[in-house]
Amino acid sequence: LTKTLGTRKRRHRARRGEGERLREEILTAAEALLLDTSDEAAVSIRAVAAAVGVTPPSIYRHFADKTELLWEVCSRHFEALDAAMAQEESSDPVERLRRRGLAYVRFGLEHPEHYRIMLMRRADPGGMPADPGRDEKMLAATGFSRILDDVREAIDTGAFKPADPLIVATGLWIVVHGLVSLVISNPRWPWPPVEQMVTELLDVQLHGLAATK
Amino acid sequence: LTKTLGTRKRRHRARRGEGERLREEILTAAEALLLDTSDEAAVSIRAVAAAVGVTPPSIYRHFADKTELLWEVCSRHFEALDAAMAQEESSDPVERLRRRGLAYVRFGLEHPEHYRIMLMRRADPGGMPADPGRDEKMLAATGFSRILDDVREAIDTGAFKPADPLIVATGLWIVVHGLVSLVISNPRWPWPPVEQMVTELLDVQLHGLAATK
DNA sequence: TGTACATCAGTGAACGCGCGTTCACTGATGTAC
DNA sequence: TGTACATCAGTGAACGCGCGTTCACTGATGTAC
Repeated sequence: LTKTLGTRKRRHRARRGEGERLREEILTAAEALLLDTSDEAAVSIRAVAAAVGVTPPSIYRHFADKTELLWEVCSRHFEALDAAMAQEESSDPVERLRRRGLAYVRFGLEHPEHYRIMLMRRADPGGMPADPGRDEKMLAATGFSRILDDVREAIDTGAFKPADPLIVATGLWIVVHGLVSLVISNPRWPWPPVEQMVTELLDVQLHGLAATK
Repeated sequence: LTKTLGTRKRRHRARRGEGERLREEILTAAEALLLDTSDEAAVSIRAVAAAVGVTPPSIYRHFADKTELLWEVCSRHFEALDAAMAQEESSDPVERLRRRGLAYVRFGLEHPEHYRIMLMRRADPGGMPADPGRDEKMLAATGFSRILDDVREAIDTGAFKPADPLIVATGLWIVVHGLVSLVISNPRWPWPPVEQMVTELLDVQLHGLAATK
């Protein structure tokens, strides 16, 4: 729907300027709803419409369906995740991995429902079905490609033992994801201090990967 | 409800013998539904009743509500997980940890929807709200206490560096959980071979924990 | 500058859905006399 | 052994819910003449 709106001859017609603004308001409201309630189920088309002060059908002027809306909301946050990871810099690739791992965990725990939607539910079903570019998007969004680059560099410079970079990078992803998802799913459990957990875990993992001198 | 059925004077009355059997059939049907569809949403009271060949209200003779039914279905599977982990033995605690980690991952990947219900959804909301024993049950069910015991032994015997056993055990749990949950949520992604992933991850982790000679 | 007209963002009402759960009931089962 | 009765597992019908989505519409906006 959205795509058919701004086409050909119509483009230089009408448009009171409200169009883009409402789209923005919808996204903002959906995001606020997700953050406030921490419950994906609370973010229904109807609830979002009510929050914006508009009727449900008007949502469909701007988003094809609910999936597209939710995806858009999360995409924005994950761009922020990628940015947060990009921001962590160091000349040492191993140190970079450590910092980026920490940034990943912090981000996930600060935005649990976004994280849940993107990485903790089934990919197949109603979710995001026939989108072939989804996986690539997700990998970019999770900063996985950055981890992969760092791992390659660590191996090339001899900081890490020779290994398959893809396996090593996936392993590091698993570690940070494991921490985030376990804590998100069981927030009431008395976890050891999270910062300490992730630091020690990454230490052990990175140390285990290091070339022995 | 279930509890009020078999009380006091009533006990030596009636009961055509069907009672217990239906409860069993309900659990079996719910389980089959969960495995066949791999979709928790497909396991509705109505669907289960239909599968058994009974009307929805009769489910309530045997289970207080939907939550209790689902919980029961999963509990059984997690007893099996604990049993599978218990079965892995070795005189060396580190080797035991390695085997149990592998058993954990295999189990999780073989029963993804059970795993999802128990460990990948919010604990707070409709889920299992006011059950104070839930966390303990869960820890026993996930075999965490076994991991903890193994870690303690590894530290006591000097195989591991001195450390807080709770943190170390949680770290190992995070590793296996991370692998399971990431693969479950993104089954279509071309993961490196899972057996290899878990083996190498545990190797690195256990090696990193080992006392340096 | 004034009027007729096309555009199109947002509306109001309704669709059909499946859900968890409740209620008063029925009718086979087994017991007491 | 035969009959009246209590039990209680399972039924049939209905409740109210919120959901995603559709449809034909309205009425302010801006343009063309």
